[in-house]
Amino acid sequence: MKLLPYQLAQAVADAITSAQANGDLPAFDLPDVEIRPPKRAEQGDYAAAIAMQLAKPAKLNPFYIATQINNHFIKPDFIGAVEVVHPGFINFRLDDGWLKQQTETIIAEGEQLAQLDIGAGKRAQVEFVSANPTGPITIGRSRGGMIGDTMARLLEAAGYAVEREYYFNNAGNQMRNLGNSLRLRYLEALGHPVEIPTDGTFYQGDYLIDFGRELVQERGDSLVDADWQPFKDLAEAKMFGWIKDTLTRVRIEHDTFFNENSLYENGAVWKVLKALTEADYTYKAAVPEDATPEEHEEAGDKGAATWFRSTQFGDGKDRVLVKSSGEPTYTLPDIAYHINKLDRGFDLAINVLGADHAAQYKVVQYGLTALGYDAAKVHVIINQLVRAVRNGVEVKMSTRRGVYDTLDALIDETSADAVRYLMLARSADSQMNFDLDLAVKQSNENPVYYIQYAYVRCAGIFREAAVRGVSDEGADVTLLGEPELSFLRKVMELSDVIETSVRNFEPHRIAFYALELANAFHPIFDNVRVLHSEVPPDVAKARLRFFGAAQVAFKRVLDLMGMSAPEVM
RNA sequence: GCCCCCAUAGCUCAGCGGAUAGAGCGUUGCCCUCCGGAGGCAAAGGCACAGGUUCGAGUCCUGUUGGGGGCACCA
Repeated sequence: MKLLPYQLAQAVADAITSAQANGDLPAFDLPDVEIRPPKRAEQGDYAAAIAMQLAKPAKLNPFYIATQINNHFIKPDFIGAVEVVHPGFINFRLDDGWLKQQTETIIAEGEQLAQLDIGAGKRAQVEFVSANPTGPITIGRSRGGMIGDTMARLLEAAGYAVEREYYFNNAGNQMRNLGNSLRLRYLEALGHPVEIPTDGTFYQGDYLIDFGRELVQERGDSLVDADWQPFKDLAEAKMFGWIKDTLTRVRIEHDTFFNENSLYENGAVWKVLKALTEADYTYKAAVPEDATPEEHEEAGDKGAATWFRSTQFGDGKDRVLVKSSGEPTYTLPDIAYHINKLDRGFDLAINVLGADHAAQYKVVQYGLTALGYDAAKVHVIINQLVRAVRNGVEVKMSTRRGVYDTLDALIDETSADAVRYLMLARSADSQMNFDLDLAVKQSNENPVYYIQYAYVRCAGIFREAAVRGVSDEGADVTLLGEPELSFLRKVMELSDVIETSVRNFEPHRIAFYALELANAFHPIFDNVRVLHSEVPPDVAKARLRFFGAAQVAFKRVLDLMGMSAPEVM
């Protein structure tokens, strides 16, 4: 369906053109007409501020312009009253009859409510979490997970075909360290004397102690002479299992797992290097071309590395692609990876990253641009880091040191729904102080429950109605009243929220909308009774139908947030 | 030193250049005769500072202050 504000904008633009043709408004170039809901409900459902924008080019006062527009305005079927107010706003109200009829439309659309077609025929990919399998997933990491998965759900609602991807690397030093750490824990569990490395390469988390003991039970001492390699494989499989299980608990499932290593195995990394070199975007040197004498001195007798002239694209400095040792830095495979994404035909590739990786994506975009790819297809959502606080004191997390709070533990202490909502209900740009004690304490007084409770209440009416032998069969929605209409107006905003969230890559908007919807619902529920002796049977049917529509709306919104819709609480 | 993000109510946060800046939690008062109390009604309380752009700025620009992150031949 076409979004109401767009239809309205078109109608307003037509009115202006018509007024100009008629000589009621002078000639001028028409800017984009924007239609927004006003802040205050009394002012209407939608408003146009176009008359104020036109005051200058038309050399007329805005109120006069608005009046002329209104005179030429042809109402679409969904519009009721139109009002011109000072200084020149045009306020539109949805037509009551049309709105009442939406009750049926909402129920008919069901789980496809507010499904849009702006992404129809397009493929989008969302890459998120992408943690290397070195340990359980932490609360900090999980923020990007909630953001990425909700973004994916919203893209689907906007009509995109969406793929969720997890990028990982199981070939680096970290994984070797992990293998070594597990090996030592295994030997320790066998009763062998072991020396724990203190050079920072050892993973200290308790989970490896447990896993070491498990291995002894399962394999006895059969691995006693093995080197780090089999332990790395065992640890990797175990960690990935954990990560996937934890993510599943919060309804996150990836479609594809992309191994960075494959970019080496198929030569993609070297192809990128070759292409960049042929395009003259690289050079070999010990220091960047614009290096200061101090940097020359510092570099000493370091061998020549291969540099990417990223400064040509606006970067602050050139970046090393291949170290003097001959090994690529992360930049090269990262560029190759994104080229791979675009080669797979995605029209949109969203990458959810923590703020600590913010600088890196620019280099990737420079690389894509250098090779003639459309870097605009890659969009990065940067989420500011989550600071975990316990009793007012920050908990510095580190997987390697074994200091962290796992997402699993948090879910145990609260609930998957509460965690999802808590992480989602703030913009990615906002810093997040996650007070663990507070999160647990507040999980019972969370907006999550307020939203879900709206759904529960709807379900409750239908249960009770069934008991009393009341049904909504043959309901006449024209019998609905003003309170119901105010809720239906709010439901009509859902498609706008989806569109805005997708256009701006801001999944948090749906979380706030959900709360607004619940806020609109509960007061109505209080006043609009269905099963009450004084309610005439035909009104009761209409109201029951209405609450059916409300239930559909809450189900859809909860789905979009990856949250459950419980029948009872 | 340079780059990015942030600063809105007591607390946690919304607010995509428009009208009288919102919500949750907390505080205070009130409301259960028939589907809801994880509920309803109401009150108090706020845009860090200084300039600028604009018909119009919490929103855009510059600067200041304060907080977070990043500035490796680490990933």
